[in-house]
Amino acid sequence: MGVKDIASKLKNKGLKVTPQRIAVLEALDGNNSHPNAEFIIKKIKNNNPSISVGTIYNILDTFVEKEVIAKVHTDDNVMRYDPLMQDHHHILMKDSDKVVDYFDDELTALVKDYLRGKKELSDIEIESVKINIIGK
Amino acid sequence: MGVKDIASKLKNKGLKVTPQRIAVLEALDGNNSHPNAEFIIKKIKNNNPSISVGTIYNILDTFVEKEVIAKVHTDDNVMRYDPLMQDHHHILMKDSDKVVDYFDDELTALVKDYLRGKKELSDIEIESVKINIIGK
DNA sequence: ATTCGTGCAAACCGTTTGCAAGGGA
DNA sequence: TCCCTTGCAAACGGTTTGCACGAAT
Repeated sequence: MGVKDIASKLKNKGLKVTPQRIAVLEALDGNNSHPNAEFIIKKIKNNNPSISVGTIYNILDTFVEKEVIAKVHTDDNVMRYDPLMQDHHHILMKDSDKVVDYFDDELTALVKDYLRGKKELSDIEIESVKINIIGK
Repeated sequence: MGVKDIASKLKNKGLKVTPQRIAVLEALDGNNSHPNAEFIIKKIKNNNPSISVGTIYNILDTFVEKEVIAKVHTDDNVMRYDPLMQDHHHILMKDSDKVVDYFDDELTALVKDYLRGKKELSDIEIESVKINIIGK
């Protein structure tokens, strides 16, 4: 994803294009492994040592709010971020802290269809379904 | 769950039975809403003001390690604990921080069976499947 | 005697916040 | 001018850690 694409992505969300925001998105880009803030900060500081930690947190928060990225929940109590906004699931291996994306629209549809047929859930409008596959 | 049941549960896991551990399990018991440490601490301090915060964290950690309870991941960066060890799923409402348990063995089996048929996943031994249903 | 569990308090560290300054519309 | 964004540093707060004491085996 080039800088141009990033810029238009930001504009589409009503966000101003700044070097810091571009740097954050670039750091997230091409990471299919859900980096935490620390990783992002380090990666950015390589090319852009003057960017400040608070700013990065702020940017990440606004991105989450504007749904440019998503938070991911793992065992450790640190924020992790997922640049992929398409519906997808996660595979977690029990003895490592890696989180691998798993795309399977058929599975998503299968589960959603099943849930739609459940009367206990009839008062809930299901927005999405996230499946964690725990392997060993 | 009585004190006696709690005691034998601890013994089965090779854990010594202490008043503090009983207090923690009692505080967790009957909570199907995934309390965080703060809630647990407050609840315990009512009857047992002398118990210490560090101890409660220690106990929760050992319980997780011995699989007496499980951690739950939510948006806020605080530990939450789930006293229910049976396979189950979670319903999360987008505009509240509540997590509701959802039991559905049929759904679990449906997904597991589906995944077993996937060749991409053939090198993974699936231990369990956790589904988060996000509603609005 | 050794191991395990607890209480206490300090330390830790990831994250948040306040504020002043810069920059674009 | 006004509003948004950044940098910096201090503060925050949930969690962890170190240590000494006590209990149990």
